[in-house]
Amino acid sequence: MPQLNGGGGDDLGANDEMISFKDEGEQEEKISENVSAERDLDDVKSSLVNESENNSSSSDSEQAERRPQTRPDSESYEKTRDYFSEALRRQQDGGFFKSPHYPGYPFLMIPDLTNPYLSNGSLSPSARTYLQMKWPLLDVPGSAGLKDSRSPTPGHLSNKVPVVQHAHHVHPLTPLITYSNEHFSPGTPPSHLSPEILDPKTGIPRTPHPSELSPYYPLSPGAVGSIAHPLSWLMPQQGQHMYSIPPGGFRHPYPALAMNPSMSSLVSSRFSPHMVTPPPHSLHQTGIPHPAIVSPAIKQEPSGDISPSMHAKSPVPAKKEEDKKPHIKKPLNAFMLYMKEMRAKVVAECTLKESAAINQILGRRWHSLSREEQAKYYELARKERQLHSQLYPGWSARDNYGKRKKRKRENKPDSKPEDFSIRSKKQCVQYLTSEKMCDSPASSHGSMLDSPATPSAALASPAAPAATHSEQAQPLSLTTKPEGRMQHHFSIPGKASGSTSSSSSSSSSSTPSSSSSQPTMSIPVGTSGSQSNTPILTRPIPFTSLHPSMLSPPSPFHQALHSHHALFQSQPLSLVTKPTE
DNA sequence: GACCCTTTGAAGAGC
DNA sequence: GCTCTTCAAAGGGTC
Repeated sequence: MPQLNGGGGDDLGANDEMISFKDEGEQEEKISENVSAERDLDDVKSSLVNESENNSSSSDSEQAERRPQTRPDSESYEKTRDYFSEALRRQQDGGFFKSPHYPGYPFLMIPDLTNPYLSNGSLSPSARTYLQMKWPLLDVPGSAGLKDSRSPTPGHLSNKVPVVQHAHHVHPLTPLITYSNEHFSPGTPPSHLSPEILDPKTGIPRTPHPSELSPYYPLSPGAVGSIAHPLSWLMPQQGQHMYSIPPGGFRHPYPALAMNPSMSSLVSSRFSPHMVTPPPHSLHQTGIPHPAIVSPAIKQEPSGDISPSMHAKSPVPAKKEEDKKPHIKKPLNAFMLYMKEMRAKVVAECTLKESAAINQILGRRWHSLSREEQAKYYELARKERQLHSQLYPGWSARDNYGKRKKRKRENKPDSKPEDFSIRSKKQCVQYLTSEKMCDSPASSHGSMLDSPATPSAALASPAAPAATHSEQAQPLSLTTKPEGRMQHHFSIPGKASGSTSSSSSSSSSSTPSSSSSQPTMSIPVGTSGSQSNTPILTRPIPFTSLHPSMLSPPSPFHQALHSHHALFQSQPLSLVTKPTE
């Protein structure tokens, strides 16, 4: 696993060294396993047909193929069929996007960001992928042969997510671009985001034609002048900024970042002025408006009734000055990044609109992600934090405390934990009921096929934050203990979080070092989370029995599984006691 | 219009 | 070191 921070040596994140648990041999092995597994899955699916008739269209596309006459929703049928065929084609292609089991993630394969250059100086495929991830509108040309010429989509969308409607027309990758979507506004885009920013032939940056400019990232010309081109790190030889830099006009505040390609790219994307033309007070000290900076006028403050313009006009009291301070948002964690990206997809696949329900689905999908997939988000999040801390050295998460007052907070002290737990459960069930329409690949009792293979945060993210929370406390982690010892894990959040936390920490520390027995994964059944206070039931699952395709969320089959799981999830947790042999 | 809900993860405070 | 709290996103729902 490449070290994206290029050995920067920062200790902002834990050691993110990913422990590869799946080598190539295993991959091939799993392919063969998949054949037999699919037979079993067919059985499961057929049983699911009856169980999940009420499910969303996407969840039973497989059924639709079998019984198309039962699917009045022909559009959905076509959609899922295309989705399926596309996935099949990709699998057969074995091309650049081979590895992602879930087509929505091709852009997340970032194997070699620290060295984005090929030996000939051109951009490596992985780097291009990363660029496409970070700048979806940017068609990094590179060598033509490596470009996915099959893609029928305009170059700006490399992830061929079928029928994805991004909420508010926000690209799902915006978390990687900006902290605050609301800052987007149509306008003159920065030239550096032009799809043809590099000359396809020479690789030399050129001034884009106005017609090529993306309307995505507005930036005032004045601001542009002081910004290094986000791809400047791609052209070290040229060493030129895309834009003329007035003498002393641009001082990279963090030379280390400039030296680090990946970091530089982050600076140039999410933390750069691409998309924001914020009020003056939101400007970073470098003059670079940070997307994480939210104007009080935008990020409503209780007393934030003063518009930025008013701030500029009239003197304000000291307290107002305090309020005027830009609200620097917390860097997004891995799950938040994932959520931002996948939300639109879930919304498109489901008919759900309530974020609470969607988030539940996303939460399960998150758990169902393979470790590699999660690790990418952890890595991104780690870099986000790293960059954030470097951009705002003095910033503390505490600074945002109390920014918004919650009614909930007032009630919390009064409510007993038990009451809260019950309340959460009810609400959870409520959402889970709606979730039946489009569920995640979470587990069901019985076969491991329907279990959410959840790599632990500690494993998926080495950085990962040692076990501190419910998640870490839950035995999601890959363990190498003998299966016999891992029959059931009952974790009762709240109290249990402590004990489990300690146990998880120990397990996480010893996790990779596997003992003799077959690795198993403890799978949470039910919801987790410290806030939900919902008991977690877990059971071990032979890790080698888990095929990535089982973990990848939205294939038609998985959706069927999701449906199955939804049915299961709606049942009382007490039902989840079936031991795994 | 502010807050709730829901998710996971990160960070800080308190013990 | 552990536990608890808060916030990050998102948008429909609630008050």
